[in-house]
Amino acid sequence: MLNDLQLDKVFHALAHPWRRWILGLLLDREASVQEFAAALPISLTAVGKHVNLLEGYGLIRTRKEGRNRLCSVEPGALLAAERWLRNAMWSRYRPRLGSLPEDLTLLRLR
Amino acid sequence: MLNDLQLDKVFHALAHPWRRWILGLLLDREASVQEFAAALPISLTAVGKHVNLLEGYGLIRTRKEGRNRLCSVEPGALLAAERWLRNAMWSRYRPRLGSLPEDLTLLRLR
DNA sequence: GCGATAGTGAACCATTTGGTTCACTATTGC
DNA sequence: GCAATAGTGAACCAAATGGTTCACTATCGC
Repeated sequence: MLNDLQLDKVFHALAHPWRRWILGLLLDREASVQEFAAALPISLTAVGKHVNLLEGYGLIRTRKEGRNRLCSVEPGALLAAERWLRNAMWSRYRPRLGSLPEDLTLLRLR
Repeated sequence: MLNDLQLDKVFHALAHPWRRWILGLLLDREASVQEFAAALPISLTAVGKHVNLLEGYGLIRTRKEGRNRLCSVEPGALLAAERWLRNAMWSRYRPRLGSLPEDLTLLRLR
């Protein structure tokens, strides 16, 4: 279970479109920093910083393979964030759902 | 469905412990800015700013009742964030789950 | 009517963020 | 061996973040 400080980091990491894009790619397969930079409109240096942040905050792992830095996803952090959200809504909001309007059509929690 | 720019905002809003705390309380019941300030170690002004951010980013609604500003949760944004996370993991990571280690014990996706 | 309470607005401040460029190292492939 | 590729580190910069204090307005309760 992640503590508050770690949740700060996970949500902060997710609060940027290019970091979400990188994570999306890594959920499919491993990839290098260069691959990200080729697709994103920022410099390789900037991409490197995003990767550093993702790794420092525990959302990905990286390893050096030759001159490439290969990244892979570390699912625990994402799962913890998802669980925090789901748990917050379940344990508190859910009991009131009967009295609430059409927001509920969004609820797919089985 | 929220677009990238709105997801940025939702995740950014969640990336602060006091904003998560405020949301947690609001998932139970309505509350005023003053109530938050009484429990948090920051000034009423600072709390007001967090509330402004949460409202501006669409996570809560507020209405003025007398001298109080009553806040209530706007569940759509939270649901969208939760769905983005769940969907990212489902549609991409899930297919590989068979080949993955004990991370999976965390997976409660049914 | 008046003091206490709830909230806002403005000004200010330090730190973080997200980006750049330039210089550099290390590896690859011909 | 050498040019091209992948990445890092340092310096720099503008804007955003998260907080403060002080002054102010509006409402409440006696």
